[in-house]
Amino acid sequence: MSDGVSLRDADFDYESQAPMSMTEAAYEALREEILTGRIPGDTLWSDREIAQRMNLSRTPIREAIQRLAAEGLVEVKPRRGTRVLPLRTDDVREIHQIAKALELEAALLLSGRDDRNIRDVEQAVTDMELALEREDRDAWVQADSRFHQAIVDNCGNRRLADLYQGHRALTDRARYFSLHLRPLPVRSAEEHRAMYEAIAARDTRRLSQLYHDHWNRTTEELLELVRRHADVMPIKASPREETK
Amino acid sequence: MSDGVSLRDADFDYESQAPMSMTEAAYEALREEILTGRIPGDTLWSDREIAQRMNLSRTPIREAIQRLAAEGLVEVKPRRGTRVLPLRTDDVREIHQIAKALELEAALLLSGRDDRNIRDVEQAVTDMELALEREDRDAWVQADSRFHQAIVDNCGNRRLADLYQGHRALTDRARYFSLHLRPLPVRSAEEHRAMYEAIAARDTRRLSQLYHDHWNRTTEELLELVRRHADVMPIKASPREETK
DNA sequence: ACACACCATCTGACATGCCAGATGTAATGT
DNA sequence: ACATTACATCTGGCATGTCAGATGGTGTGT
Repeated sequence: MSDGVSLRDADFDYESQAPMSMTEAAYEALREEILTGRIPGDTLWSDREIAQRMNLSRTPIREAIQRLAAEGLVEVKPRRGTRVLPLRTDDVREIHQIAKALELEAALLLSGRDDRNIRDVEQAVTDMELALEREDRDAWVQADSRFHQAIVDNCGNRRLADLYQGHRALTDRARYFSLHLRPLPVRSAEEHRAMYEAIAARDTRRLSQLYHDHWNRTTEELLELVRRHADVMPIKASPREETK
Repeated sequence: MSDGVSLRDADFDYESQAPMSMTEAAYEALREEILTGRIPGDTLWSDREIAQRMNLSRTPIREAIQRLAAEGLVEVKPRRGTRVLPLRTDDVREIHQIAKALELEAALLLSGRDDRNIRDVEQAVTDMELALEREDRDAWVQADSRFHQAIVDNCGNRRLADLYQGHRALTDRARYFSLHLRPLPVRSAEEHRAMYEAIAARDTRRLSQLYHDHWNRTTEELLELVRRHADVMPIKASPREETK
């Protein structure tokens, strides 16, 4: 999508089989480029530029940009351009705190449901452990993703799931570059198993504790990686916060 | 704003002193009309219709509508129209669960800060108690609002505050009509005092407990009101969930 | 009386044109 | 050489035109 080829060729959402709007297509393409870092932080765009590159008019591009702005990935400055917001260490902390809050609530809800479905969650934990044995990082990451997704998807609160999903762009962006830099997540696997068991046992107090511990540790681990690999990371240390 | 008079006359955001875009103005006007129930649920619009009523072109209206759609207030059906989503009891539950999760995290963060500022929080609690003595419902609601706002604003996580703020449209919509129907919130005032004290004492465990209790009770109380005043409420009982 | 095909009309999706403000740069004054 | 000003150029904001799909009413055939 970064090759400047028309988006019109990809006019369908193959997964849902529903026709996708141009706005939707542009949104996903841009989001993807930002998350993977193909468009680095602080880059300035103009809507015309993007429209031309994607062979669309400015209208759907503008609408896509506004969605990205609402998600916090870009900032649009009237008569200046649209800027890809760089990720700072403080942002990583904030983003993770939000994700923790949403997912913990989901986990609590899930654990309290009578008709709960925790098969997917358990399966994800098992897969994680298997991946760990094989030292298969990609499989581990995938299972990890499924674990968190399963909890949110089955919590019974669709809005919460949607909100979490939308927020995911941010956590994913932060996590994207750490995948192959971090040590084998032995500790993390244990924690996931523990979280699953707390859900199964409906132990809300333990669940809260585990969640706080897990996310706090994950955050600090990521930030430590950022510090050590500042050169290749798209995440920058926070200069003392300019207000907006 | 509902009188069909041009929005152009209100071209400035008097609070922030920044010039407001037409999109922004349209967004706020529409949001206000939905929250207060002046536009009832299930209403179908067309962008042209709104544009004409506000004396604007369709472009800013479309953009405003998309923001409202992202917030979950309306649903846009291609080639059908834009529908104001009716509020159902399940929605109220979902919305409150999310608000609880976000605000609890904020409260935990606030209580853990070294340089925390909990003056505003305490002041709000005091005001609430005073309003209760005078049986001044409006003052109580205002203080209640300030209480929650103060916690979120001072938690040190701007993104969380923004997210909470955006979500607020939904909780406010649910709460709007209950203001003068509910009994005097004696219990609530006590709970707010307890929450403040838990924050001051950095008692995270108690804080979690209090939050869950408070929000669960508030939710059920509101739903009970809905049941008893179904005729005048914009919130309808949930028919067993049609999936989208 | 009823099923069904037809079509005027309405909708959102998208393209495009124009505008005012912000910017960078070159021309100007000192 | 340097500060200042004038202006061409770029940007997002907004208005408007076109189009295809969805809808609902009408007329036709049975």
